[in-house]
Amino acid sequence: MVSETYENILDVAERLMVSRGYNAFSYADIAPEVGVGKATIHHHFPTKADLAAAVLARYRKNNRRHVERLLAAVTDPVARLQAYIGFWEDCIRRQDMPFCIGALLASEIPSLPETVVQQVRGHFADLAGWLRAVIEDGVANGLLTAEHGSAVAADSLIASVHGAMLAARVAGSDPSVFSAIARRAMDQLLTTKTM
Amino acid sequence: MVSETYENILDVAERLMVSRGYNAFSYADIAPEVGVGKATIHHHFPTKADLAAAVLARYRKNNRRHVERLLAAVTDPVARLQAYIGFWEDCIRRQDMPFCIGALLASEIPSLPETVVQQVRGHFADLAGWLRAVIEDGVANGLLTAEHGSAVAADSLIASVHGAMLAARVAGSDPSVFSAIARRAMDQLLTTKTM
DNA sequence: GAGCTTCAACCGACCAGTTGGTAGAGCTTT
DNA sequence: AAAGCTCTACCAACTGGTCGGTTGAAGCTC
Repeated sequence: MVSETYENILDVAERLMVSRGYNAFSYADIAPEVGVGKATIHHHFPTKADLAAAVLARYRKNNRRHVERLLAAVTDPVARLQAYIGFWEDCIRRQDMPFCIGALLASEIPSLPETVVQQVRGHFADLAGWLRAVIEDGVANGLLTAEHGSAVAADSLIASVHGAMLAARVAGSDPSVFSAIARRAMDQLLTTKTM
Repeated sequence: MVSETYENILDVAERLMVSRGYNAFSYADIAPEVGVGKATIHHHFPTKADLAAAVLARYRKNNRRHVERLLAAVTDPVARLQAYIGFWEDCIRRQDMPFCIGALLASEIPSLPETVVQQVRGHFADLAGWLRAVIEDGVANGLLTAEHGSAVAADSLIASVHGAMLAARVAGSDPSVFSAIARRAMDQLLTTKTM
């Protein structure tokens, strides 16, 4: 059982990290929003690296839960990929979490503590792993094509989605910019084009 | 005519920004590397926003020069796209400039000064503009396909390249990771597949 | 159940170091 | 002498982090 304050700190830290990355948020930003002193945050997360790593660990855990649920509820590989794209379309449209923390922190890697880098790498591995499996399944059933192998196809889809997030942010968090790029990337994988 | 110190400051600032972004470098980092006092930097670039904007402005100017030269030297649209990908492959392989400053700063947009954001947006517009023209040319000559229009095709290629940079950084600045993704993205545009 | 201990949670005050930025004086170059 | 450039010294604000101490609830003993 975790304390409520502990969870609130993670919530606020996550929100700040999505919009500012690792280097542009501070304990002083979090404390008043949670309604505690700075020292309280240090009590739960001794160092900033601990806090960021904990945010990422929880983020990855939630992702795994989402993926498990999705795989249970949806069996069609094409629909599974659509759900992945759709998830981010919703996030950007609703303006909460308009960016993947993993992708954001990836760009800051050279200035990140090692523990945080490990979580970022882990997140990319998680993502590539389950997408690769979905694509492989689709290829086996003749629904998807992956000319250069399912691993490259998965990496490419991820790259397109991350690049689309970047483009959307440049365009002022415009969901249509994200959709145009991401949907086209998914379309490349289909044997029967839908657009 | 600009002073040598002025140019040196821009060089060091650019290098630091490529690896750390906007928020994780300081005047104190630059000064000793250039061999001047902090105040000297402030003399040339009154605020940090001025410095970052100047770095981006010079970066864009250099890019425009590169593009002009490329368009003059290479006429085949396919070869032009290959040169774009090849440019970044070289950058990542040689380990100088292993990331596009524009893309890096784009992820930090919510915490960036307005003048810097404008330069970032300008860079994306530059990039999308000339790639769109190249793709349009290729489509007209039957060398390239752009199902959803040349603008979306250009945005998609940019997104793939930026996402590939991210993936390469996660993999420890691995040039082969970048190449696999970026080359596949370019391949999608060809009418005659080469891989 | 009164009295005692233990312990996680929390706090204000404080720390040294860094941040972006300034003031003013001393050089050169024109 | 004016203009441009660079310097040392300084500033207030903020950084991540520590300190000693308070609170309150749970666990224990008699």
